[in-house]
This record gives sequence, C-alpha cells and structure tokens, in this order.
Amino acid sequence: MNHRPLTRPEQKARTRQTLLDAALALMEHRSLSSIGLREITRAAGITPAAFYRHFPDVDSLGVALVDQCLGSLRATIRTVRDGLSPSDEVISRSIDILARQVHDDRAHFRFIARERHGGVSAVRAAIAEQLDLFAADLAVDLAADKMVGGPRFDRWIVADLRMISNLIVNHMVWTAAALLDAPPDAPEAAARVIDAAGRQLRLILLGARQWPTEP
Amino acid sequence: MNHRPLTRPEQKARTRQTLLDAALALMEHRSLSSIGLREITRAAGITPAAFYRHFPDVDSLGVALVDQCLGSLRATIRTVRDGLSPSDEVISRSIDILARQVHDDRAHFRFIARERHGGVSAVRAAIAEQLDLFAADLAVDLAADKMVGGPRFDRWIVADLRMISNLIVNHMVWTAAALLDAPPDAPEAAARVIDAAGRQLRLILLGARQWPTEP
DNA sequence: TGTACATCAGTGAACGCGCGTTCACTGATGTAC
DNA sequence: TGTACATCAGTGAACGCGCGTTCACTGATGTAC
Repeated sequence: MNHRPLTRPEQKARTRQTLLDAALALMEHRSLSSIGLREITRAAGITPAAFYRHFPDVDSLGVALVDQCLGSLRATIRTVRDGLSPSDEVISRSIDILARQVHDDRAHFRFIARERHGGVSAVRAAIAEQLDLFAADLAVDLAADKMVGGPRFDRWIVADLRMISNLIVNHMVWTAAALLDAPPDAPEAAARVIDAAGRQLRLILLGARQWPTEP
Repeated sequence: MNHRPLTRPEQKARTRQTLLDAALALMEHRSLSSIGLREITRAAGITPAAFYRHFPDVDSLGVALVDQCLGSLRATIRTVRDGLSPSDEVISRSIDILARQVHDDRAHFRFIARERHGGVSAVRAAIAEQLDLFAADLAVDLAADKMVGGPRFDRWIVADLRMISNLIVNHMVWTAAALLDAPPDAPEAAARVIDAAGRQLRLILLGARQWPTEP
C-alpha cells in the first residue's frame, strides 16, 4: 500500500482519469452526445463546476478518450505483432487476439465503434486520425513481413498497400463491432463471428496473392 | 396542381412524413439520441403534444426512419441490379451506383452510418435486420449470376455465400460512410474513395475466385 | 526547520432555459340516417 | 341532399425537472526566504 499523500499534479491527473472512466462507463448504452456534464461529474463524485478544471466541454473529453483508447491499443498491437512469426497462422491468431482484446476491453471498443460515425465531429476526426495511423503501421508491417506462401507485399506499390491496409483495418473494426453486438454471455455467437471474420480475412489474403500490382 | 382537400388519413400520413423528414434533416450534424422531441416538432411546424399522435417517443421515430430508408434503398438496388448484366464491369458499376445513391441521398446514408452502432438499441437492431436482408439478397444474386471469368458462386456452400455477402455489404456501408466523410464540394476526394473501394472489391472477388468451398 | 504568501482543484449556491409529458380544448373530417 | 353526432389530429397552457455555466469561496499543496 502506498499511503504517501499525492502531489497536486498527481491528484489532478487522478481526477481527470476518474472523469474519463465515468464517461466511458456511461457510454455503455448511450452515445457521447446524449451524456451530460452533470451526469459525468455525478458519476465521478465531483461538483459540476470542477469539470471545467479538466475539459472545456464534454466533446473535448471525448477526444481525450479517443486518444487514450486507441493510443494504448496501438501500443498493444505493436507488442503483440512483434511476437508473431509471419505465417498462415497469423490470420486466425490475429482474429483471436482481437477477440480477446475486445473481450477484455468492451467499453473502449464500444466507444470507438459507436462514435466512429457518431454525432461529434471532433471525436470522429480523432478516431479517423488514429485509424489512419493503424493502417499506416499495418502497411509497413505487410511490406516488411515475408509470409511463406502468402502475398509478396514487399513488391507492392504503396497505393495498393494502403488500399489493402485500409480494407483490413476496416474489417477489424467491423469485426470488433460485431463481437460487441453478440451478447457477452453467449460464447457460441462470438465464436461464429470469429469464424466468419477469419474466413473473410483468409479470402482477402487469397485475393492479395493474385493481386496485380501493375494494372 | 391537385387542390382536392386531403382526407384525414392522408393528412395524418403527410404530417408523419414531415416529422420523419424534419428529424432526418436535424441529424445532419448530430445523432438521434441528442435530438429532442420539441426540436423535431418545431422543425416540422407542429405542437410538441401532437408528436404523440404519430410516435410514442423519438426512438420509435428512429426505427420508422430506418425501415423507410433501407426499405426503399433495397427496392432501388433490386431494380438496378436486375438491369446489370453480370460481368467484370459489375464491380466498377456497383461502386458508381452506390456513389450516386449516396450523392443523391446523403441524409439517409448518413443516418444509417451514424446510427448503425449508435446509442439507440432499437434503431441498431432495425438497421442490423435490414442489412441482413441486403446480405441475403446478395447471396441469392451471387449464386444465380454466372459472371464470365468470375468466381463460380453457384458451386459455393451457403455458409460461404453468407460470409462473402456480409463482407461485401459491410464494405459497401463503409464505402458509403467514407463518401460521406469526404467534403461534398471536393469531387476529387470522393473520386479517391471510389477508386479505392473499387480496387478493394476487385481484390475480394479475386480472392473469391480462388476460394475453396470444401476445406 | 519555520513562516508567510501564492496557487489552484474542488465547492456550493444561484441563474435562466428548454426539456418531455399531461390535459382539456377546438374544429375540420367522417359517418349514420 | 341535409342534419345530428362521432372521431381524432392538432392546440396551447401548464407542470416540475435537470441542464450548462457563472461566481466568489475554501483549504490543502507548493514555493520563497
């Protein structure tokens, strides 16, 4: 136990995080734009006015939430992918890892899926930016990996790498959303989603193997 | 000009439609759950209390809007697809038709994209149901079409037909959302989206041509 | 170490406002004879 | 066709309520000497 009294910046950061967590929890069944400032502060256990010490408004909190969700997810993915040897197994393993991440972090993924095309334009823009970074990461990885028997991405032109990276990232986001739609207490519904997603990804990579990089 | 006075059911249906249109217009920049009943009636030019003659609450209006949007779109798509001879051209033509539909009906597509994973569960369910019908339609069409040089979908097992139909429907929805994200006055941004979507769809069908229906 | 002052995260009261819902009503449309 | 009554879409006033934002404040933490 650490009973050392917190410094002021530490305390402030802690309250800020409490606000973010409270907002995320409130968004389980509703979207950001329907959640009130007072609701968030009530859930966080502080006064409404204190909210303004941390964010100018609820939308800004949403943007901060995006960066936190997807920033940490990006780091996680990097770590995980470094430990994967490129092979055909990559497909089913990627989907499994995604499924486990979604299972462990339903609230974060739900927030992203819900607000990706949601009503707050600043949040939409923040999500689009982060997903673009994901796609860029993936394009680099694809070009670097030499998958045995797989597509020769190292010979692809950049535009096509971005094209397929976007397709795969979108497929991942959609898969995550589908997993969230499946009731959490029905493992066979989730299993069906995972199976379908795996076959779809396999089909995409089958297409990539034939893809003419020069038209 | 038809100056015949409207019957009562006609007048009621007209007001109902005014409410639906008003709500759709208000959703250009915001999501359903952040729009108030009074706001809708104000935009529709009727008293707040009169709303209850048509819907029990705003969420129910949302469900009605889904059925109207996607029901009519489904009919449109059926008509269009009946006029298309199956060929490789189908790909670029499908995307072009989608792009034109989105261009002509931004509000409807935006509503669907925004609420597909939005905060109102009844609306989410209604959209999921309609998209499922789209996928089912597509699966039947794929199995029936004999595309020259294309995948032999007529030999596919049902599960795989559903798998690729879902993939294509999701790709279409995502493409529509991407077109909506592109500023309406920047035709070259939309053109880039259309080009990428076409190549993605081509890659998917390339994969389908190789797909082993028996594993 | 002790003291005097500055900072600033969080308080609590107050404000004006628009919300969803209710209710008895109005008056045009519809129906029965 | 004319009359008497029923229906019911839309009205307008009223209600209690929670909202976002402001403000002067408190008191613990931080800093200078």
